[in-house]
Amino acid sequence: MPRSIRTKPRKHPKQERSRETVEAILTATAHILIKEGYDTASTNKIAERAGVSIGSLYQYFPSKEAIVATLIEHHAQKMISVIEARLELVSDAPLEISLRELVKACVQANAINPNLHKVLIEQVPRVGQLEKVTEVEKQVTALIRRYLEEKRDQIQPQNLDLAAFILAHTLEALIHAAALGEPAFLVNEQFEQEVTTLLLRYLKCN
Amino acid sequence: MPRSIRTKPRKHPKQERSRETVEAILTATAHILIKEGYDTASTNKIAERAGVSIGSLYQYFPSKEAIVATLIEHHAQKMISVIEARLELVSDAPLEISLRELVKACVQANAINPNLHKVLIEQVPRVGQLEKVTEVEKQVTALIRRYLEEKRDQIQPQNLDLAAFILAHTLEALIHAAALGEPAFLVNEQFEQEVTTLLLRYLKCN
Amino acid sequence: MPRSIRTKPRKHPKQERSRETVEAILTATAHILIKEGYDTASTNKIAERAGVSIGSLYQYFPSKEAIVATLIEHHAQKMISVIEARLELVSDAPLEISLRELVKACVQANAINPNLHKVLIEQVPRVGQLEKVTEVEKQVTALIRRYLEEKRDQIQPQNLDLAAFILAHTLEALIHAAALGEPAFLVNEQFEQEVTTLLLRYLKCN
Amino acid sequence: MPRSIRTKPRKHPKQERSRETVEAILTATAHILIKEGYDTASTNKIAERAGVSIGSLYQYFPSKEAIVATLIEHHAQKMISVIEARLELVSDAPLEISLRELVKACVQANAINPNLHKVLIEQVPRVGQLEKVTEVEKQVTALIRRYLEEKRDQIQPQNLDLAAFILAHTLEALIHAAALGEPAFLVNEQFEQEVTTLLLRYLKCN
DNA sequence: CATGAATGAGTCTTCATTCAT
DNA sequence: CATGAATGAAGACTCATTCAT
Repeated sequence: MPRSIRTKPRKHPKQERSRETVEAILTATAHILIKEGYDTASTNKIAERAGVSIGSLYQYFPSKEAIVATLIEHHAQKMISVIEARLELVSDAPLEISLRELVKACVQANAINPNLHKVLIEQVPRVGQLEKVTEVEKQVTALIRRYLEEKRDQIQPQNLDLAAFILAHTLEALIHAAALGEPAFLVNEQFEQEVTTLLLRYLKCN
Repeated sequence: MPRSIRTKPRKHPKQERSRETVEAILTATAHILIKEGYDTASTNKIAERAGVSIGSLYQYFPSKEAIVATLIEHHAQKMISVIEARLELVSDAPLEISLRELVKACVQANAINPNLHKVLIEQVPRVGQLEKVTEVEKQVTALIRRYLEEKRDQIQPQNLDLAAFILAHTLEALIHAAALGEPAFLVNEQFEQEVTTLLLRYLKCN
Repeated sequence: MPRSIRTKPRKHPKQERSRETVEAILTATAHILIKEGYDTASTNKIAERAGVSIGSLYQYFPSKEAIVATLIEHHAQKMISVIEARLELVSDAPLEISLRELVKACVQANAINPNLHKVLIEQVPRVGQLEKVTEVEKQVTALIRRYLEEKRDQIQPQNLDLAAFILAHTLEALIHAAALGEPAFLVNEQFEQEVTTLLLRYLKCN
Repeated sequence: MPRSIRTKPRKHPKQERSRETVEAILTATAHILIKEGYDTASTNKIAERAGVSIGSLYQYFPSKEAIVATLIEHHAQKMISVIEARLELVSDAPLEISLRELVKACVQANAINPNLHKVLIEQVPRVGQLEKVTEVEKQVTALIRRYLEEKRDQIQPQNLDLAAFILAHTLEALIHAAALGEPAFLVNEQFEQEVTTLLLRYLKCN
């Protein structure tokens, strides 16, 4: 029974003070999410930690989900920026190089705030507007698709949609699984190497 | 603040009647999970749909989490059986063949009850005993690792742990992402083909 | 809203087996009452510990309160017996001697099962038929009144009802308060001495 | 298995409105306790009678026990004040006079809200923080001990701890038992007289 | 008589949200 | 705009008791 809940921030703070309030709420939310998990993160707790009255909180966000949604967006944007920037930097480099850089960028993106990322992925219920989490992947997929287009003549797969899909999700899955289950992998040269190899062979094997 | 909650079934039904009760509870839970999601699946709702009193529910399960945990175990067992059986069948076949079969088996395992699988993966918070969701992947990884051992001399990667990790999670991620975002892929020969190619090249390229 | 609840044992067990069952239930109840307190002592727990099915328990006792009431009666009877027997023994002795013995007997009565006694006094809600607890005091008062009658010409107070009331409750209160708050008093000669003095002076002071 | 339950009031009301709420809750609790007893006094019933939402109740008290504990404290404070004030008044009077006044003060203290007192003493299980009930007696004992110190040279018992213990508990027990079983005693000059005599003789005989 | 499965009213408690001040 | 008191639906869970087998 997917309740339809307003999840867009209620208003764009125009004054300095407001922006601080919103910031405080988001920071507090992230903190509590990480420390206590999604379920026990109540709006009252968030308001308290943010040093804001519960009334004010609802002045800026129409619901708990709206706060979390905003948080997700912010976090996602940071991750995407990292990947996008790196991809731009190496767009002219040969496939081997740029692909390796892409892998590295993804690992780094995951490292921005792994704890928050984990909670966002594992605990936030992906119903209603909160399926925003999945949106990151869509954006990453788009980024990669654009990258593949540029390299079109150096790679074998012709169905770029499919190839981008495979690259994006493979990257995401392996890095995320490593972050959760085998954190050692992430500081391990071999892991990045192996993932690069996996993707490189897929793209260009004779 | 991970609450520790009893999740082991409370009582072993001794009479036929009670076995039916337990079954009804699990079926009802699956149904509600699929229809309404994890969060709104309350024990009262489950009991009602199961045609069982809330008291009976708590006679057999000490908590909501315990029910879901049992459900996860059952579902996981089914999925693993499918993969395991298939892997046994094709263990003697050459890499190309058996790998393709593995991919197919995984797709089929995902098709056992895709809706339930989706909820279990996406909505059930992976805290406490509910992180059992992750355990499937561990078991699948182990299965694949054993398979790779047998093929050791036909494949290139030497670190079998890492290779199994990569295979398992790549498979899981791509199939799952496809099931969610691009269901067309799953009835699409090309998708299975492409995934097989991805993994095959990784394993044996020169 | 004092519910009226049946508290008399449902039937007098005539066969040996039945008597054992009843005994087991009472023993289990006492044990659980002591270990876990009144509130968490459920009939199911009692039945389980007694090695008896919950159905059988209700064959012999119509309610939880009935079990506790029986337990209280048994316990009270034991306490009264101790006091009664001692009083009989020393009925011919002079006031000084017999009074001291009375005090000692009361202390000993309290020592029969202090833990059970404590729970019975402190936790069992004295509503409904359960005000049985108070009945002990009434019986003790009667006992003491009879004793005072025999000593009528050696004592000063003329209102024997009042005097018996005072003796009985003073004894009960001091011993009980000591048992709870100052257990050291109970193994302390001085305490018994002082209580005896208190009552003796009251009874015979010039 | 003494559960540890928060019993300190949750939040200090800052506005006038909330002070009224807290007051209403306490009044309602006292009323229900008296009318229906401890066991059936549920938080929902209390909130309803207080004309307050259950949510508000939990805003100020973390549990049923906390409400009752607060009630006990308030009631105890009132009783103690009465006794303390009287004792101060008569501290210079001779033993005979002041002791009689002490007895009277105790009777009066018991008359503040005898029904509430009865419930508090008889039905509230003395576990957890609820053993505050006993604390009154400790405070009264301390009061009496201080009184005895002042009279030290007029009395015979040397162990003032023991003597205070005996006085306090004898008083409490007799008054309480009278209130319960023989209410006539309390309006009866003879009763107060007899109790005074009992204690006076104990303190100063020869 | 014994068994134990089933019952469900009732308990405590939380938390997103509103609204008077 | 800020505050925080108030709300109450809803959830998890217990336990005395009944009754079919």
